Amino acid sequence: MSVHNNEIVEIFSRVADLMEIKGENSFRVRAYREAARVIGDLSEQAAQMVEEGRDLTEYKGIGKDLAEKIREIVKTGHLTLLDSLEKEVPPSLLDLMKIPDIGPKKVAVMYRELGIKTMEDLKQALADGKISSVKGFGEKTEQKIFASISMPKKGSVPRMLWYDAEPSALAFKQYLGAIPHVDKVYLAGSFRRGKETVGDLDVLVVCEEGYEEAVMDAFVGFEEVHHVYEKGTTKSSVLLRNELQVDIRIVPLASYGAALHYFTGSKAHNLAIRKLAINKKVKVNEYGVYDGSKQIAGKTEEAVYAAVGLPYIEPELRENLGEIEAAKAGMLPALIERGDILGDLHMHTTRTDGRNSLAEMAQAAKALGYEYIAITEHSQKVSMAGGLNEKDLRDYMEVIDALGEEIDGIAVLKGIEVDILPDGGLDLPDSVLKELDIVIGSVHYQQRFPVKQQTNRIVKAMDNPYLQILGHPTGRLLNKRDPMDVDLEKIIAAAKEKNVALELNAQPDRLDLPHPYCKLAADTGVKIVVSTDAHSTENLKRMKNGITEARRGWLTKENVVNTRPLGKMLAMLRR
DNA sequence: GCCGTTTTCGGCCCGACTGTTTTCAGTCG
Repeated sequence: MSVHNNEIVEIFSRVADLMEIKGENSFRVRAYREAARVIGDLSEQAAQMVEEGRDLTEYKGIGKDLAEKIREIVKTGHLTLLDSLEKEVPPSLLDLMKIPDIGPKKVAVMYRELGIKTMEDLKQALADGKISSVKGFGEKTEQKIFASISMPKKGSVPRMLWYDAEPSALAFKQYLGAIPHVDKVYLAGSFRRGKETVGDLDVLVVCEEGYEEAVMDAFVGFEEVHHVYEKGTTKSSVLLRNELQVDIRIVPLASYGAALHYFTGSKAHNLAIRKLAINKKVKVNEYGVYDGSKQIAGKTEEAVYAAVGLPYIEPELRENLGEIEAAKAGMLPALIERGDILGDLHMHTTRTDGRNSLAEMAQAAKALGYEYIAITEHSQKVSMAGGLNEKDLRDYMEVIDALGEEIDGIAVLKGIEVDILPDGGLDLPDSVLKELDIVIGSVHYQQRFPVKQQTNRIVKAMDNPYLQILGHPTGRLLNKRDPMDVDLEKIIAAAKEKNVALELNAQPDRLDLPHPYCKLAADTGVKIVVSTDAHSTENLKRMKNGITEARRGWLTKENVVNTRPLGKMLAMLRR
């Protein structure tokens, strides 16, 4: 049984937390956290690297010692260091760190002074009025702990889909923009980076000097605000009724570029930029870039980057996953844009589980300015959705052709989303598949096979000469279902060899292919199709979300098949 | 514990807010 990257991440994070409570050197703690982040962002399995005898220290943040610890985890399934830490520090203390404003130091003191190990112990101590007697704890802290024991900690509420956060974000932006003396409002953070899910909303405000306090008052007075975590003159933090956490910062106009950069993150990107700045003997903070006490940049993001010797880096790339090195080398990709897309190759109609008719879908796509669409219903195996058998499909192909005759200005292609069967066969015979313009193959059932079996199943499906696109390759549903256990490196290699394209499914809870693999696929020379899998005319607009993920995956117009005009697109998909 | 066109030792991003202090530590992002 092979160890997954996320298990290594979990172990390193636990080690870091326990060390912190123990009072270990904070830089050592940071090294474990950094290593956890690096492993979490890998687009390959560390276990496989270990098996192949490859050197893990090639990744920045993994040194000799941590590489050896990863090897131990892969070989034995656990880490001796963690085992001994858990003997010294009760793991139940980690639960206490989830309380707002309670960190490792306070947990350690409560444990040492009062023997508090669990949430129950803490409640008892509160009931006995013991907390405020401890050095460093006062009345307010006691009350705060009492009040917040039931309140979700900042950042502990489940991350919301970007798509679900967008309406609140825009509403909030509008509300803030209407406050008197507010000049500019920006949505920064992971929302601006287009991350699939957002943990909180970071809002940046520029207002007329002297009105900061009034603006903050208005901010926390927003009717959707459920709880105020903290409130100052330049920085405040609240929880909305819909469980979205919002942080706001007010900055002077002269600093807004630096603040926007700082507040957009990611944290890892910012750290790397600040290190670059140190090498150049300048300092970067949210107010600007400083040479001594002199501000040399800050008004725009471009100027901030220029001050550390870099060209502008798009927000979607700011994850410290190679973008800084690429920027230094002048190798940043020209990211794909929504306007580059000429057609949508994956959608359903009322013939199976869609909500709009064929004609409605075609008209809606035409209104979006597309040159072509493909109608790709489910195949028979997906009976829940009313999937089509061979005869149904042939009948529907005639209907599609008839509509094509009728409607001007958009090509309506005949397609199918054919089910990939457990043995790697396809759910419809070649005799009908070969008559279609677009054949997407997708896995819908038996998603819990072991990794080898699942990978072989998909690779075998790609042997079918009529399969052109592998649909939603991992099967993940964000916040609902984990991705299948598949070896995506192998699948990408097979896609290259067999000339099959991979879908980047734009459904907001799929965004599948995930961005690290978009990058790997593009680097390997595998073609990508960005498509919506729309089940209604409204869904067609979700192309935007797919394009954001594509940008996070470094994709350019050239990497994506459906940026080509009809004839070229079809030629590219031909095998 | 990691890392290095100034370094293999001595650094390690930077600042706001809060509470308990009486000049600062802890927490957070």
